[in-house]
Amino acid sequence: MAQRGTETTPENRAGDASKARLRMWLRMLKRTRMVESQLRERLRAQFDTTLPRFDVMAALARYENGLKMSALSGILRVSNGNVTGIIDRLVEDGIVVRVQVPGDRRASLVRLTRKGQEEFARQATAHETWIDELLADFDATEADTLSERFDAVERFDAVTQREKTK
Amino acid sequence: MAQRGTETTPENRAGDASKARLRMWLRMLKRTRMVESQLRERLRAQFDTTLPRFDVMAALARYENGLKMSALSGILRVSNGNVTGIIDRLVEDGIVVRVQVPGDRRASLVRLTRKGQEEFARQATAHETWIDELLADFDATEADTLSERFDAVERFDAVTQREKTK
DNA sequence: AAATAGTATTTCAAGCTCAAACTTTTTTTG
DNA sequence: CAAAAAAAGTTTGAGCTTGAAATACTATTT
Repeated sequence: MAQRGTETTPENRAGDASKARLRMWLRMLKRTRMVESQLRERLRAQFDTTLPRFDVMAALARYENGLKMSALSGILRVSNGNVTGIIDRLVEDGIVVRVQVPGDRRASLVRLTRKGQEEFARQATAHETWIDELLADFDATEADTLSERFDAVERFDAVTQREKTK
Repeated sequence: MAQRGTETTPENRAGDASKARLRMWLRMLKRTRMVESQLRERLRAQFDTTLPRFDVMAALARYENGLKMSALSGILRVSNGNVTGIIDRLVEDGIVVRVQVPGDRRASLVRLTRKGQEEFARQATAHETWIDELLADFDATEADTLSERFDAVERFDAVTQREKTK
């Protein structure tokens, strides 16, 4: 069922599936923005920081040895130049440092400072609590089910990658 | 079940549900960004426009009589000042017009021009096709199910509103 | 009617975001 | 090895985004 190539009969094409998907997308977008805006607001009010900064710190927290700029932008799926600016500001605040890579004078590793680690630990705890609260209407089973369904879309990630490397 | 106030026993608090929700959120965010970035890319390549512009036009297309700036930012859930800039640029391009409201010299109604309507019609058709393609792995039933589950989170929309009007 | 409160919108400063152009350094290749 | 290609980052210009302050009205209160 749901075979991609054979789904182009007129009834299906402009039919229920298309509308249902559009409806699903619009709701998914709405909810995501809602949660994001809550997170943004709370990060600002309680930690005087932003969601992009948090995202960067979260990525760095998972890699003790640091990440190259390009790896960072790859993980976060944002543009190269974007990360440059965020890291610049995090460096100013003493949250991260740029470390020279021995064999390569172009690259640098970005790493959380001690201060950055401590700061992130506090933020991450709050973050998890907020999500727990914001998604309170989903019990563990529902949440797991939805997680899996989201993963079912993995495909067009691959599509994007394929086109990019062409 | 899932009563907010009584869910704070230690096992639940740091337990499976919390992790499951966090996992769900991270995946939801990832997929949403993926689709958004695809839409962004295609809107730019094929229509030389942006997602925010499309969102504004989509909102206006649903209200033939036009919308006040404040109504528009309310519907889109973005800040007031944000909409001002986007509308400014859409006006420059002849996509929308600002019409004076008779009884109130502060307010203005924003409305799609003929050109704006035509432009949007083309974009909306493509948009629906793209979503249909990007979410092809979900059949109509799955999509409907997910739509409904998303709606189950409606609650903290109300929370936000309540806090804002306080 | 004057003062006050409330509404509608814009302006502002700071930061986020992208794609494209550019610099520097490394790798590949003729 | 020298030239060309590729890779890592930064810079740039335009646009998006927010919250807060300012502006210009309208409505209410005294």
